[in-house]
Amino acid sequence: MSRAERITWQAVQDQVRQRISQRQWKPGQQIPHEADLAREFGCARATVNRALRGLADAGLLERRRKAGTRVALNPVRRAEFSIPLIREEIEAKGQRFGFRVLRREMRLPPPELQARLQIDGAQPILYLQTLYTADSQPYLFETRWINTLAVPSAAAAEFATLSPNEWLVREVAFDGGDFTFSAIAATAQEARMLGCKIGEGLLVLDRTTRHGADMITSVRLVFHRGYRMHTRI
Amino acid sequence: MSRAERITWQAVQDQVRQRISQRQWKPGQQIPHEADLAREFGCARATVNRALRGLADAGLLERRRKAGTRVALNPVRRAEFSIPLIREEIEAKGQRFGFRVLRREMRLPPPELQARLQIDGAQPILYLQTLYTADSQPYLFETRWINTLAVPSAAAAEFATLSPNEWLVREVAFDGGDFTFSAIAATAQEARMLGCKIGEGLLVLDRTTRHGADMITSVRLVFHRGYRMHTRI
DNA sequence: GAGTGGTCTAGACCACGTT
DNA sequence: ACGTGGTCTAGACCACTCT
Repeated sequence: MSRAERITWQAVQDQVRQRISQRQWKPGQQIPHEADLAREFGCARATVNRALRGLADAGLLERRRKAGTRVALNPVRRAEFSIPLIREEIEAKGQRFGFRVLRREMRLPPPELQARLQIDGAQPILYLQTLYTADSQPYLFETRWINTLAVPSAAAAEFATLSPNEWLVREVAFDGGDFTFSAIAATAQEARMLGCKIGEGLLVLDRTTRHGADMITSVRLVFHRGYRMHTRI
Repeated sequence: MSRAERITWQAVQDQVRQRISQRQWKPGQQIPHEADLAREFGCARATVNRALRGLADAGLLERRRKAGTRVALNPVRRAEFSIPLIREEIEAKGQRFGFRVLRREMRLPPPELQARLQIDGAQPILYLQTLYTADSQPYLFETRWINTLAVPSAAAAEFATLSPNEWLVREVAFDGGDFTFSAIAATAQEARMLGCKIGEGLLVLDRTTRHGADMITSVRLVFHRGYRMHTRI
């Protein structure tokens, strides 16, 4: 007698993926329920559940209690970008990482930012301009506000060996935030900083992070000309 | 006697999140192992496992067998963007969706694309230029190649009621691809199409999808001026 | 070698949403 | 009401990796 193979949730997931890909189960169509699949594959229902949950998370299936599980009509719902530390991104390419804090002062944030920071009166907070370099070439121009009312220690930070980015990651806890990608044409300042012509198209990432109700920092990253942010599904 | 509360994996996850957020467990520090946490929370180890696995997937924890579980040093590793159908994105804003196929021909793809499509000889494939509109305003300019060697039916498709995008999603299976975000300065053509000035910064999304070994389509989306792609963590 | 996470099982009950 | 996914349990064994 041969010993029965142990079915893994990955094996189930691969099978289901394949049936969807080969259109054996078509978009919008309902697939058998967990108990049936468990019987078919000869495993526990929990194993099937694990497999299908993963596919639903990826947007390939849509599941609803009682209604059952259907193949999603639009299979591509999400793309996940890894957001590495700038230092790691540069060093991963085998280049030498560097940065220079070009400007550092206490400054009154613009009204729109005051609202987002939930600052009552007109209080100045820390403002920084930093240029990041890869092999001494301009890589990224960063404009950052740090809410020194929520993070008083930032006011005394040197940012000599640690960049503002890494300092914050290391010193300050946060639990939420949002990202926005957009594009701009380089202004005279940005062109000078990043060593490109005025009017070049540049990728911009605006990021705000918070900790509980406190806004911690708001930062705009302007990438060098030709920068591409890539991901795979 | 009071009945014991049933501990959910979400409750465990919230607790762990809180301890990390409050720096009770600091970045880089090892946290108790699953068996201990299960005892502490009064639940099964599988429940703790489910909770911690989720946090590890999100990049908040790093887990290795034998080495145990540590709080990640860089808690933000990924940002997930939802990629809706253009039609849905526009209609979700309460605007009227429209599109116009401006150009449609069999054309020899450029060498770089021939390589990616894995086409042997110099064979022409379907080339499309499409403008998408929201309330009749230019929204997105699409340049698309469809590998008619892998998808012969595309050669006969009308793209009258269904946009190329939706036609492909509905008719053709795919199981992989890659995305690249970048920025350009509007050329004369793009400025004309999108109703902006030459040299405006525009966000660009290049996407290639495949099915098994076959490349299906390669598309470049140039978004209207001021378009922002947003996500939250 | 041994400790820790990874997974499977069989059974049970619950929650939600369709009917 | 009732069917389906969602989750918990207790126990077991496996797989990886550190020492």
